[in-house]
Amino acid sequence: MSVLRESLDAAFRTAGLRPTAQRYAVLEFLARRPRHATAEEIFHAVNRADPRASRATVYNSLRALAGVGLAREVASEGGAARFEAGLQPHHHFLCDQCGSLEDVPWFELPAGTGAASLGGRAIRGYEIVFRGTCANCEK
Amino acid sequence: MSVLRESLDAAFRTAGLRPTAQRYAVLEFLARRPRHATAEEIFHAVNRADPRASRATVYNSLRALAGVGLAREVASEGGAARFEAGLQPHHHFLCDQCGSLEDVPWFELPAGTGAASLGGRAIRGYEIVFRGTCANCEK
DNA sequence: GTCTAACTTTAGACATATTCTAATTAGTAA
DNA sequence: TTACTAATTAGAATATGTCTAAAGTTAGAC
Repeated sequence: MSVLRESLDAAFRTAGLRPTAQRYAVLEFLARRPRHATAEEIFHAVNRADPRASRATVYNSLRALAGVGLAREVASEGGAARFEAGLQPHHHFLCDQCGSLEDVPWFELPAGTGAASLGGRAIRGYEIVFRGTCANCEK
Repeated sequence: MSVLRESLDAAFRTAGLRPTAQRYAVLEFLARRPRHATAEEIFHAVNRADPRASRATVYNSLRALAGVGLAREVASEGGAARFEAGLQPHHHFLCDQCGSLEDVPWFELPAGTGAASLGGRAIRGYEIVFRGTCANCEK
C-alpha cells in the first residue's frame, strides 16, 4: 500500500467516512493533480482505473468528501462545477481575458477585517476571488 | 420614459452596447430586484413583459451585460448560475447549513494585503466569499 | 470466519441548465 | 428609406447533475 494511500486511509478514518475504492480513487486523483478538475474529468480518470465506476458515484463521492472537508467545490462561474482536494487553503484568481482560474497562495485577512459587516454569523472560513489580467495575458 | 430607463439607456451608450428591449428588461429586472436571480427567474420575469422573449436571449443579454460590467455572474456552487446587477461591489456569505447566499456590505482589503502573492497580475477587483453558519441557522 | 444491518455503488433513465442553429427581426448610419 | 450588421426567436441539441431499484461492500456482533 502506497504512502499516499495510507495517508488517505487515515484521512478517511479521522473523518469517519467509510473508505471505498471509488472514494480513494476520487480523492487520490484530486490530491495528485492540477487543481480544479470537473466531475467529468474525475469520472474519466476514475474510470480508467475501474471501468465500472459510474457518474453518480463520482458525484456521491465528491459530496461525501466535501462534507468532511477532504475536498471542496470551487466557487466558479459558468460551465461545470470544479473540485479540488481540500488540503491547503488558498485564494483564487480569475483572468478576464483568457478565463483561466489560478491559485493564489494563502494569506490571512488582517484580524478584524470586515468584522462590522458580518454580525450574527459564525465564520468558518473564507476565500478571496481576485479578477483581472493574468501574467500571461498581461504581456 | 422612466428615470430608471434613462439611466439604463445612458449605461448602454457608455458601454457601447446596442440597446434592445430585451436587454433593458433583463437589466431592469436585475437592478430592481433582490440579488442572485437565476437565468430561469429572469426569463420568466422578462417573459411576463414580452411573452416572445426566449431563453437564449436571456443568456445572450446576460453575457453582453456582464461583458461590459453592467451585470455579473455570482461565483456560486452547484445548481443554476446566478446573476446580479453590477452596481455596487459587495462580498458574499454562503451558509453551510441552509445553503443560502447572502450579501455582505463592501469593505476594502487593507492596502497591500496579499501583494506578495499576486505578482505579475493586474488586479481589477476582488470579492471575498465567507463560509459558515448564517444568523438564522446559528439560533 | 460468518451473519446481519447499514451504507455504497451501479446503470441508465430522468431532470435541469445552457448553448447552438437557421431564419427573422430590429437597430444604425448614410 | 436603404443597406448593413447585430440581436432575437423557437426549438433542437448538448451538457451537467440527480434519482431509483437492484446488487455489492463494509463494519461490527457473534
